[in-house]
Amino acid sequence: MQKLFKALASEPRRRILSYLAAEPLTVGEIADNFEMTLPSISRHLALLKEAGLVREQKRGQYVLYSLAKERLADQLYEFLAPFCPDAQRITDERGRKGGRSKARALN
Amino acid sequence: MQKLFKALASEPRRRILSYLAAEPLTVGEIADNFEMTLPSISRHLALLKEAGLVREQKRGQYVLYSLAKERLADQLYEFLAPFCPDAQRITDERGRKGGRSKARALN
DNA sequence: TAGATATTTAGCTAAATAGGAAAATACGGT
DNA sequence: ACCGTATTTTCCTATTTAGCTAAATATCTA
Repeated sequence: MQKLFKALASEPRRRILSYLAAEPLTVGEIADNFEMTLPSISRHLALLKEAGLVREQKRGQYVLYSLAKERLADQLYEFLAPFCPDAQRITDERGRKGGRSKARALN
Repeated sequence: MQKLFKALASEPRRRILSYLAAEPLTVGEIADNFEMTLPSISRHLALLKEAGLVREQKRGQYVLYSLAKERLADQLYEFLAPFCPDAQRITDERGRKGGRSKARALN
């Protein structure tokens, strides 16, 4: 949970996630939305990837980043579960088939 | 969302929340669970309160802190909603009556 | 009111984080 | 192989954060 919340505790990083929610983007395309140097964006992306919130896909000289929606939802759910035992599972695929069922320990 | 995730991006603070999930506790009682000075715990609690995750109740010379479960669940849900439009509402009171229905803006 | 206990606030230091600039790496095209 | 573009890594600096000690505040009890 540490990496997750650390990653989310940053306005620029949350903004990056919201951009990626719409469509996968290259580092440069993401950076165009910010008044911040590209290296900084690159480092934010590395953190988001560490937290499992985005995926990276090499496309020639470009790197395409995409949002890992299920990982975001799953991790938040797993954090919340011990506090709210009756909480509904957070997911955007209702009635999902290949559902991960193993509950990880709170941390 | 900034205060929320900042508050959650700390292992001691998440631990405090888990203690409070069981029962309301005074600052001193919470501190007993940590190898950390009481003033430090006090400041962690102030941050959690700022984020709306705990409530404070003066009880004589003691201060009783309690977990604001709905605020935790609601805020996480509101953050997640734009990413997962079909997400189930997170709550621990199924079929709640006095449900807050106003959706706040993503931030 | 004085003294004891509970909690918060102040002041300080060490460590972590964010961001820029410059250098390094990776890949594609010529 | 060389050049141009995309991205990452390194290095450095400024700011923030965590935690400690000591002092201040608040409340209870005698």
